[in-house]
Amino acid sequence: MPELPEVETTVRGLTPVLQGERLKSVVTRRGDLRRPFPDDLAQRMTGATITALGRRAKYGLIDTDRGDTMIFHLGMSGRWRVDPTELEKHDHLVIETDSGRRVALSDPRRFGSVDLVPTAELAAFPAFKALGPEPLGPDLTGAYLKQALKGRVASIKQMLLDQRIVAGLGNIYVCEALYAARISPKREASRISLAKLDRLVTEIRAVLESAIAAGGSSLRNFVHPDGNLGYFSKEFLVYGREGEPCGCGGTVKRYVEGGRSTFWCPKCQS
DNA sequence: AACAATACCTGGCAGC
DNA sequence: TGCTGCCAGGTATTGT
Repeated sequence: MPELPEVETTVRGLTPVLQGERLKSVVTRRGDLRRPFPDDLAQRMTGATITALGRRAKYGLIDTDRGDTMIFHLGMSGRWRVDPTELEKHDHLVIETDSGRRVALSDPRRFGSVDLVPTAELAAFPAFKALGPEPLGPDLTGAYLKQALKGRVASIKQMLLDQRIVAGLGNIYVCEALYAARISPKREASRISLAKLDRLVTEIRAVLESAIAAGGSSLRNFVHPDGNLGYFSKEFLVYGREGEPCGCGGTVKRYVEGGRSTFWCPKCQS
């Protein structure tokens, strides 16, 4: 899934389909993903007009003229299908507009979520309360990271996956950003110099922006909402490349921590 | 409090 | 072809 760039491209893909449109129908085809759909989701969304779409961390936001925001998360395998010819088994939520467009939220593994909250209360949404800064916004700086990682003995890899430190990074882009910054994923977070953290911030932004520009990456499950496959995955330099040569002459290695694979080059990342 | 490991659910793929 | 085991981008919770 969907890490930040994939959610961003999803939102950008949905915007021309939904923004300014009145919803003719909103149908849930099973009762829950990670948690139940809101009981009144269909009732509050049907007949509403979409005023804006946005993103916070890995969450997509859909605002209505009734003062609600629908918050969706794509989990591991979620994607929106735009104007599907036929609905499939895992199209759990289907939205139709007055102008005849149809979008379906598909999520085979069902780790995603859909919530509906008053827009004015977005900041109080539980998953948003402790989120760290947006990596593409002005608040993520080397100095911020230096402070946030102070006293933390866990690895920089673990810290960057923590949404309270930085919001929106996932396993792939953490691996890629650490590689680009030549920082070992195993490095104790508090022991990285300010200069290295500055460099890390630069590389995080570059990796994310490059992925967004490429239309989002595609591993097994992500499909751009217009139906085209993303293609940034071809450009991963370490992720999924165990055993392949690194440009420095070293070899890409993989290790598992907390059930997650980390890819890195021990020779040039220290 | 911080950290590590596990649970959640399903499908795809490699290997036999 | 069919079976088995392993792997997967996520968050939340539990245990140490």
